[in-house]
Amino acid sequence: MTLPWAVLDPTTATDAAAARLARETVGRVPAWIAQVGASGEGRRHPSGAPLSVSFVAVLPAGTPAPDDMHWIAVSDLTGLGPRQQAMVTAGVAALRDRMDIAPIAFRMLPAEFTLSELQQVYELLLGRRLHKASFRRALQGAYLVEPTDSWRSEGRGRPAQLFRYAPRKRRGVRRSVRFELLG
Amino acid sequence: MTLPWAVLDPTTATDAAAARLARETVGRVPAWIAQVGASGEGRRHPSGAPLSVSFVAVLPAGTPAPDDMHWIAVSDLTGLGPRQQAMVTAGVAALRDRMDIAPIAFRMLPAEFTLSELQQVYELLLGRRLHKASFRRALQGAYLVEPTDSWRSEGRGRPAQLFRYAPRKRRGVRRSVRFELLG
DNA sequence: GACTTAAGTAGCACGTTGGTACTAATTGCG
DNA sequence: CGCAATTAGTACCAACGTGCTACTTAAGTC
Repeated sequence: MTLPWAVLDPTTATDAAAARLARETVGRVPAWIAQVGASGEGRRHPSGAPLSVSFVAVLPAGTPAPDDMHWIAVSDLTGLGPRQQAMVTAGVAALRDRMDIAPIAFRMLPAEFTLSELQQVYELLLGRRLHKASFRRALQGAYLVEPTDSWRSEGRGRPAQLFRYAPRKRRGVRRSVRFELLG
Repeated sequence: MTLPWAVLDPTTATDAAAARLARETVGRVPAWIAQVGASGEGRRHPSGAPLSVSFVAVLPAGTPAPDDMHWIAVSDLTGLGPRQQAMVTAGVAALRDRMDIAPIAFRMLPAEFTLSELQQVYELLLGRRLHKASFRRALQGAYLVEPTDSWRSEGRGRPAQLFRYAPRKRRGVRRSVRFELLG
């Protein structure tokens, strides 16, 4: 088992090559894509290339897998070589690192989603449970979503209102000091 | 004018090659180093390589420049090719992105420093002024520095106590939700 | 000695966070 | 129907963090 890969044509940009590979692999343009990094050390890749540049792409949950392919949870991934395994780990870490500055969580959902679904994606990415009211207050304060007039009834329980990602232009974004992740 | 560069030997890891290049360039082991990313698109690099992997390294302020070299502020950098210019921009952005999860600011200072110096580094990296009392309270609460029994008198004004970076082990680090940089 | 400069602290108002608790709307079942 | 179960969404409140003004401390300068 290997990750999808392509040999880089020296005359095309890595980003464009990665976008094309992703589209050809899953049959649609990914909702988000970013470079993870380059890794090289001897020839440990099936293609024999001395250097690999890896990317992560994000698709909405529920995107059907192409024919004779299926989705695999990263926790169930097995049988990869050490270099590809490191790429996957680094890819997940890159998602976590960049979810604060790119709308990754929103791209993991369809265009319209409930706030509970969005919170579940955030909990998955952060790896911890979040408080419902705080999550919604912060989201409201950031002017990132707008309500639609649709509601979805998901089995039992009260139907949930659907929202869409619609960030308002904001000025004067002030990054804060963050010591808590250091050390 | 070019950035320091070396052609990658296919049998050695990129990280090791970058660390060696940095050490040979400035004459000492950098205090911190990390990969920025890979960029490729045609042969725009002096070496003719189709792909470049760039790194950022950090040294304590005041590190003397090697013979017949000198430090250049990024704002004064000029005469670089477009690819190298993009590397510099991406390198600075990588510093900003990772300062929350790696002790970059502390590596930009000597082993012992005053809290005002540390705050100035943070203000430089964040690009905005910080409040003195809040900065110190947050730093105190994170258990990242420990006071030494040295004081430094810097011209006028009251002498400042010197601190060193000495993070305490902490468990249960809870990443918070951050919406404010999205959009 | 008075003035200036910079380090460091104190008090306070305000906003954010996270907890319990509540209301609202729907399904399932006797 | 009537009631429990389940999920969505809100209200209140205590605790905490942030940032402001104002103050104290300790040095240099005239």
